[in-house]
Amino acid sequence: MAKRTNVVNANDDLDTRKATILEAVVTEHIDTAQPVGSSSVLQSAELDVSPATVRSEMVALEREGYLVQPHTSAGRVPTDKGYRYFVDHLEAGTLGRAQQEQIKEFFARVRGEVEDVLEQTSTLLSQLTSYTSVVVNSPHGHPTVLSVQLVNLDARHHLLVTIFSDGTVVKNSIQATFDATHSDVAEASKQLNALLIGTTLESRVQVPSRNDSVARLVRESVAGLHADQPTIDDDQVFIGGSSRVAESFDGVETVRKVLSILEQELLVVSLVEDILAKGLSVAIGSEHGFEALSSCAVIVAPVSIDGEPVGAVGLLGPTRMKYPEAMAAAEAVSQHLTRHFTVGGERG
Amino acid sequence: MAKRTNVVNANDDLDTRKATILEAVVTEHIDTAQPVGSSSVLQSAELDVSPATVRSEMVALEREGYLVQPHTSAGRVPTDKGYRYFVDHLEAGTLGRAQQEQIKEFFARVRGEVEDVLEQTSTLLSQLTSYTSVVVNSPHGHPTVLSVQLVNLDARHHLLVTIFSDGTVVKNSIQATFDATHSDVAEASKQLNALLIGTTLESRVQVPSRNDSVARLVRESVAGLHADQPTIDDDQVFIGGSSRVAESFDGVETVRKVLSILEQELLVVSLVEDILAKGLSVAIGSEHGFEALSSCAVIVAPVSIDGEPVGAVGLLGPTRMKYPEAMAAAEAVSQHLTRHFTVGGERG
DNA sequence: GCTAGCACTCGGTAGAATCGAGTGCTAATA
DNA sequence: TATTAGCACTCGATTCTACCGAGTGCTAGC
Repeated sequence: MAKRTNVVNANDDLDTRKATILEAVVTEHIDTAQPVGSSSVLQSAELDVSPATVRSEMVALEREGYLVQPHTSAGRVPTDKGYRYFVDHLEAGTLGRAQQEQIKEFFARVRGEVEDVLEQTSTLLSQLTSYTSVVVNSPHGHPTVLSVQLVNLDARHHLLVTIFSDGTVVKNSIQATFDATHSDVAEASKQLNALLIGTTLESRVQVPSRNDSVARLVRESVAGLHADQPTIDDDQVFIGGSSRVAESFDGVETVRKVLSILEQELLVVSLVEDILAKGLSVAIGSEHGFEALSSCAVIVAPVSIDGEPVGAVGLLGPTRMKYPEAMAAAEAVSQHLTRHFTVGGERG
Repeated sequence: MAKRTNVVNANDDLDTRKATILEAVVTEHIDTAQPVGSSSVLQSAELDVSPATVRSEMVALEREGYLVQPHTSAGRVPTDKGYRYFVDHLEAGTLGRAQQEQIKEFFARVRGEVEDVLEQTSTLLSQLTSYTSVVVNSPHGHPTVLSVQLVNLDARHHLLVTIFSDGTVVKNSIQATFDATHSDVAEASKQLNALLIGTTLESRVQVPSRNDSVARLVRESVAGLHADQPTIDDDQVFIGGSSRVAESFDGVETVRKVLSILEQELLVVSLVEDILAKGLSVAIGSEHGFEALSSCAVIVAPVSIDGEPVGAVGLLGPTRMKYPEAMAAAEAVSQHLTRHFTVGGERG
């Protein structure tokens, strides 16, 4: 993990004492949710100076934008910039033994399809951190068709099931405007296999132009499948512990806003991918562009298979979230996930 | 829709005036969330009596358990029993033109797989009512296998895709402990088809006991599929508008509790099915057994295909929810859904 | 450059005063 | 007997005041 990459302007370096004070303020405020005064800084930080000195340093830190005073004669609270400095200069977070154990056990035990694993992972991550978790499964590459199967449910309702090289399975209802016999469907299925295997959804496919039932079935099937393109291109989102939102923020209105964003999966995906793309793993307050999430921080860690990014795990909490633990948890889970999918798990 | 079935004890009949007053209190309180006093009752109800008379009636209603006073010298608030009476004696709810239009348009436009339709329906219902909606898709009957397909993703990873007569598609990762050739897999696939088509998940299947790759593949596939039984038996739940929870309740703790229940889909399913089974479509406060949801009311309407119940649509709101509108919306949507699936939609 | 000392600020809390919506009771009335 | 007008009373909500104390900024001295 080591030090986080520093993406803010370069001249944000603070001398040791200022840094110590800032760190103390952030730590304390994360803990208590209260403004932090000069004396409590001295209690938690190892500094051999008087409160007055701390105060004057805090004035400087405020001038430089790392802290704010909610009102005169109150302690200081970190700004987004303050948190940012804190996060950028964070030592490797430590994960509790119990949590490490929990992760290990989880991945040793978890089985089943990718979707199920991700969904459960999302719950795990949320339990580990007490924050809301987001797991994104991005489509990657252009999977080719491994197999197609057209079956009929009844005379006019057919189901096209397509299996892709990445393990995705897509089903399409095909509703014909004419009755088709069993053997028509079987024949169409055979032709579809010949036609589609090895192609991608982007490929142009030469469909038969005849007008018999089989050809019509084939045409409708191909059309149905290709119409699905947006669906299969969509990222899947798994959200765990949405009730944690209510714990993390106090204003009911804030809770509503955050939940509302989470509901719109599209937004969540773009949020997560934005953060990943920007190369930083933590976005604090206004750093991600989402107005409604300005009191949130988001931690994202990539998941890859064979070096290729295929998704991400994220955590959403208040700006005063427990960064070290949360970052460590996200990182650990993302690594376990990566390994899980790369080697295919022990058996899983 | 007409009058709701009355499931409470039979002697809960109130004389006309008491009923009028109770109705006025409920209506007013749903509107304002405030305790309702005798004079505001007179404003909204058509009664030619004095406030004093209303008060004495309210004392009686309180004695009989329909109303409570939050504290002396405050207005009255309905109890669960009060809401129950109100709901049981409700005239057919009216759905706004705009909403009817919205539903109609939705079902005219909606396409795709059952799951997608239900998910979108859930969102629709939530938008229509401003409450959180729950749509449950129950497995019904014992679908038989229509087709099986075993494909290999790489030498040791295979994917078993099974299509059932009800249109369900189940995929299982099969991870072999040995390398299998393409033709092994193809042969296994063929045998699996012969073996499984027409069976249900409950059927006992005679698997080959030989020890060649093909037989082992077949055995592992069947085992994998049958291990899935709980999964395919599970109801699917689609929740829409969970952010509405934050609007419906004021205490953050209540919001958290409700969200937490919603997260546990199992609970939601049992809740919905409980209510359906009890034969009533509305459960108010303590009527459903869920402690944590004691300040909620739940409205459930069944969805059936060919007369057989296959799921339900539900709404979750505060006990002081707008019953007439919400019930009308749930009923309308459930009917549209039923029709949508019965005739298969115009094309859809 | 640091610190002790001190005046000052201002949010939070507690208590008192007040307001007013709404009650319950009683005595008068139809 | 049912209804009502009248009235004293209750009690949450609101406002105001006083006050405490955490925490500040400033200044003078080390």
